[in-house]
Amino acid sequence: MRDKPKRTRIQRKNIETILEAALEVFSQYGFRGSTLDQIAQTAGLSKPNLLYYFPSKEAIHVELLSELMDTWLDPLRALDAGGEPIPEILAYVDRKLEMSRDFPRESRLFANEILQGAPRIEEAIKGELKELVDEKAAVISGWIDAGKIAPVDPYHLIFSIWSLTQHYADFEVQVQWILAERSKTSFEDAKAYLDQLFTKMLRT
Amino acid sequence: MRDKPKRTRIQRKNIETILEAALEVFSQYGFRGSTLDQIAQTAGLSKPNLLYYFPSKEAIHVELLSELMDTWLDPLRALDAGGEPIPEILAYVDRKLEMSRDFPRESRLFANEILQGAPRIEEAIKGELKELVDEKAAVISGWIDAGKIAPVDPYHLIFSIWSLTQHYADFEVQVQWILAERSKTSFEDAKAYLDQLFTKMLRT
DNA sequence: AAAATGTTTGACCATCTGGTCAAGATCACG
DNA sequence: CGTGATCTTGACCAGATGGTCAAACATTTT
Repeated sequence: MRDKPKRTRIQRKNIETILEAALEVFSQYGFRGSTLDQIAQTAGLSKPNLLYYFPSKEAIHVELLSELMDTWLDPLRALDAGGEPIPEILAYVDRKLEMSRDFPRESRLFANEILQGAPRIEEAIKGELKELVDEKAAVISGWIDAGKIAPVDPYHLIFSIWSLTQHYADFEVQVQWILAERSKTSFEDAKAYLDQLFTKMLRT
Repeated sequence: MRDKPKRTRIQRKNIETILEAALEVFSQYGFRGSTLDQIAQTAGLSKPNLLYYFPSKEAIHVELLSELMDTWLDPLRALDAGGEPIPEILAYVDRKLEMSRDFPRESRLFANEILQGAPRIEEAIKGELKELVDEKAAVISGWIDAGKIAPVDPYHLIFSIWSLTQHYADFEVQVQWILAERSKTSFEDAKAYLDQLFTKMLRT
């Protein structure tokens, strides 16, 4: 795909600046809700300058999403078929929850895209993502057959991990507003709650 | 608030048609991603005609959201402090999951709004919603203190129910694409999985 | 059946938005 | 330093979009 980008110092810097600004804006307002002017201003560049580095608004968005897709799947990739089942799954939950805390904009960008029907990443979901999920679901099934964890639907187990962890990034304002009087430990509380939940779910 | 709407037959019919069309469009493309022309076309009316019934695009959106807010909270309102704790909570989970199945557009509209920082329903969340959650969290705490269910953080319990059930509406395409070969029973499977999850979580 | 009230729409407008372009500014390098 | 390549931008454009309005059309009331 990438045939020797051979980018100059300025290109590297500006492309990075643009993608950072675009992430900020797209994750907050969605694709159609964001304007090139907003992104340009956030990046500290002029609009025509953005379009010198990217052919279109959509190209910026696609670039962001495809970069994201990779790192987004890393926590699941790291699920080790050779490890101890319950600690492996709990570690996966923790990694996902940390991503929600450390990269909430990426989570929202992804959520926005799926909500709109995922027009721009349909292929990646049906391909790469599905393959990985199928593979890891098989690992979990293996653990179940070996009697190492309680029998649960492995696909819904994975969905539930996604949903629970991403909720804390995607619905952050709601969580914060409801837990208003609680001091800033909400992520620690969430971690404890999720560990408890999945431990009980998986113990035989 | 509503001081005798005194609407004509035509008004009632058209307002309903507009809101239905707006729900269809807004839930799919978000607020900024939707146009009055789209809504008008979906409703089978002309654009100026929409604006005869609503003063602006935003007014349509706000009306939808405030109508939604009410029915959205009904399942939680029905949680009965006098009932048997575990069946009560499982019934709540089931009601929420049924809403995801039967009203996915409403769920997506809500998700879209929260993702954007909930600018138009901040008050309702900090007021009505928070009050209800505080009340029901207290009910759950009472059950815990009485030793009827396992000790869990009641707020995170409620968040987890929201997140898990709404996931099946908001991320429907993703779920469907990954469970592609499975026949259409995904909601039944989800129900069984969630019942299992919360039963194990709450049993003492 | 008029009059009054309520409904619909074609034409129009100002603004916003993604994108273009030519000319100027800056940089890399022999 | 000079020259070709790279980078930047003000001015501009076409189409989309939210919204207005006066005039036509329909319905209800008297």
